[in-house]
Amino acid sequence: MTEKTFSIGELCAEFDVTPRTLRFYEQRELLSPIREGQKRIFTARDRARLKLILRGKRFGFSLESIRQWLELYDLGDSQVTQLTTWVEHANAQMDTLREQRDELQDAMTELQDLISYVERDLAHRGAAEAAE
Amino acid sequence: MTEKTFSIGELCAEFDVTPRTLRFYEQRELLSPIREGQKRIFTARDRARLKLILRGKRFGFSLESIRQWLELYDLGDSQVTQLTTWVEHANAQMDTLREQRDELQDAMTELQDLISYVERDLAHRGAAEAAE
DNA sequence: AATGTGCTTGACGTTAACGTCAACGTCACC
DNA sequence: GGTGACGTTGACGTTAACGTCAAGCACATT
Repeated sequence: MTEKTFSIGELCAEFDVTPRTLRFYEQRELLSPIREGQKRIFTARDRARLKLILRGKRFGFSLESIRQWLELYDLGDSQVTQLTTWVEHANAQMDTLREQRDELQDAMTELQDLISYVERDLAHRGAAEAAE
Repeated sequence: MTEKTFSIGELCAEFDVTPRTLRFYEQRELLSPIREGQKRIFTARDRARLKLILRGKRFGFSLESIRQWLELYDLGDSQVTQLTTWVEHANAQMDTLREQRDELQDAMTELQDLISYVERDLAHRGAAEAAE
């Protein structure tokens, strides 16, 4: 079972990024494609990591914090002690995400209240108009 | 009832930002403090907007998109047509927020699954150890 | 009169995250 | 054997979002 691999162009097309971006991510050690001669060969792991990277970016995280976050996703054959500290880091990351999600929820609630208020106002005006 | 106002230093202390930041936000028209002679006087409205700005930043939004978002929060004495398009914009913003919240939720679910898996593994190892 | 505190306006520096060339290699294809 | 398509490595440019001086004003204190 030889794993599927990707050229730089394929990944770029799929995720709508430029080659420069992927090379930059490699330099920052977020990706680590294999070399076949000069050319980079991206594995399924690289692809999965790229997905996480782009999602993290959408959340507003820096590449550096994303890099640390990525470490959580390949834990290999660790000892119990390693796994225990891993769980701690992972839980810390969960807290970060939870915090941001809750804050987003707050923002949504506020905005929705405002929308509802305006909509009621509009409905009221419509009713007044209809009564003329 | 004269509204409470703030000096630049007060707001900086409260929100842990530098004067440079607030002046920058003013230049980008995210804030619009009054002038008393040379000095900037920030109103309660400025303070409220600053809160929204900083929250928006935590979500990963650019200052420019935050600026547009802020416009939603002061709608003044609008006509029905204005209000109708306002509601459209507001709903679009809600969609953006909802999307991001859902994506965050997905990321949390993934990570939590991973954590649970590792924790079960740890528990299993602990049990095996106890059986020796 | 000097010192300090808090504020002001420029103007230039910095960092992250890429974009944009330029010059080159390597295949496949006609 | 040229001509693309696709890839490579530098090296420099760019944008957003500030940081960091420098020089100065206004007012209070010593």
